[in-house]
Amino acid sequence: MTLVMSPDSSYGRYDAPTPTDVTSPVHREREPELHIEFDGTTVLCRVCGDKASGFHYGVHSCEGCKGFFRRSIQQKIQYRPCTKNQQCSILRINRNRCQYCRLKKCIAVGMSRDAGCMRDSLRWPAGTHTQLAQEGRLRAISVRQMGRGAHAYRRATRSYFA
Amino acid sequence: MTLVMSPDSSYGRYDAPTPTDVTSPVHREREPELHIEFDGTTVLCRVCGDKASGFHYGVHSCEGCKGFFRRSIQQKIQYRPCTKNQQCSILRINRNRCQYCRLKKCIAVGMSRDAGCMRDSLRWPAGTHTQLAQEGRLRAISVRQMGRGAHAYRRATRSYFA
DNA sequence: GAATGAGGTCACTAGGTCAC
DNA sequence: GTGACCTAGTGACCTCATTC
Repeated sequence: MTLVMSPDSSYGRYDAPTPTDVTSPVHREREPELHIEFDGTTVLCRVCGDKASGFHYGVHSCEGCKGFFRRSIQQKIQYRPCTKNQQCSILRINRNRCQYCRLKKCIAVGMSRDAGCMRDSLRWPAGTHTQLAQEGRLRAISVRQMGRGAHAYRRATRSYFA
Repeated sequence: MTLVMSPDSSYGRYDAPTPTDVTSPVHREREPELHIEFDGTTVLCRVCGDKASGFHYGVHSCEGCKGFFRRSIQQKIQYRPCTKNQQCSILRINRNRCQYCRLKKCIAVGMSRDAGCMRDSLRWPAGTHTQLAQEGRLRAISVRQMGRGAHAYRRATRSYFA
């Protein structure tokens, strides 16, 4: 399930990136719309469908894909080309099978070192947590749980999703 | 686009800093002129080109560069030297890549703890908002929108620029 | 009282770490 | 190499002081 959230007041700070390649099958990701995938209870990683841990490098992604992409760009790794048709499906259970296609998918969904510019804040749109919790999609998080200080907050974050 | 506004009555209290390095490409910033950069609709941060949120530490700057400079001078942080040529370009999308060059740029464009002294009032020159709004460069802001109290005003501020 | 900048706050992410 | 967890910032928003 893909939830497409249109721009509204809560996106006032969002500058729509100019689509650079409208022939790309993923050019829609670059429009000022927010695609959030749910499996009913969870915000999903745009790369592999695992539970997203946040908005990383411009995309809702899991810790695994975030770390994978980080290593890829840091070390400028050239993965050996896919031995199949370079169209491996990337799923949580098989995401480590083909690094070439995993990185390709990361890029395809819009991950980039600069795309995640903190204030572009397509990450969790304002009120997402609250709204989702109210809708029962996320475990409810009280302000107390969000807590004073980063540690308490982070501990809560890890258990956002049931 | 750089709008150079010549000194006039509203700059009467401005003391021109003495240029210290006229070979520098930024030495012009230090002349007694007010450079306001527009992208057509928006006053831009002199450091990174993001949307300026006001006149901070003597320079039109965004919230990010303002906060960055504040932390830098508060904690007297010595950033580790740039690993490249110490001439990183500082743009909105990459401003967090090199703290050394970001701080260097902040200083180069004239940010200083004292420069932003409110009574120096180089911030928004008197009438800037009104004038720009009339010229269609800024979204028009009615006095009502500026509002009663800081809250309403700030809410409006966030959407100053289309 | 309105305008507005300095400084504080804290939700949030980039990048580091290390058991696996 | 991977990814769960950690640390060090980052910046949008807030409060308060100052100026007009």
